[in-house]
Amino acid sequence: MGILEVVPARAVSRQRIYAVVARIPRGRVATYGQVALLAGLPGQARQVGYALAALDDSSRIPWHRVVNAQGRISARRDGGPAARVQHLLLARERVGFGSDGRIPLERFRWRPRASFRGRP
DNA sequence: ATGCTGACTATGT
DNA sequence: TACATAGCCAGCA
Repeated sequence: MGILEVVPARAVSRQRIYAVVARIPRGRVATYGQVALLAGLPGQARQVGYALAALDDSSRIPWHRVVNAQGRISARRDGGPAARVQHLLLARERVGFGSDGRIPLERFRWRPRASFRGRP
């Protein structure tokens, strides 16, 4: 047990979440639940949203590539510009939206190689 | 301690 | 298709 043990468990979870999001390639998206699963946190999709909301503007994590299970950009409670920025960034990397405003996940969902499965 | 809230999701009506 | 509800759980008053 070294000095690293003092890091709160929640911080560790967040790092795992960020590590997964960082792997999502351009032009692809992942759902909150998918990220949670890959991060070894099954069923904790909300924690993924919480972790992403905590990112600061200088972060290089591609947070915009995470959308909800319906292929939609989740509305922010505060109604800020984040959602619009997300839409812009995705469109910029050629992620398409259907006429119903949903991203066809069967086409743009990130499918990591089976060899990558977060940490067990 | 206790209760609310939120960038979620699966399920049911 | 559109709500409602039950799980989920960290952060904060």
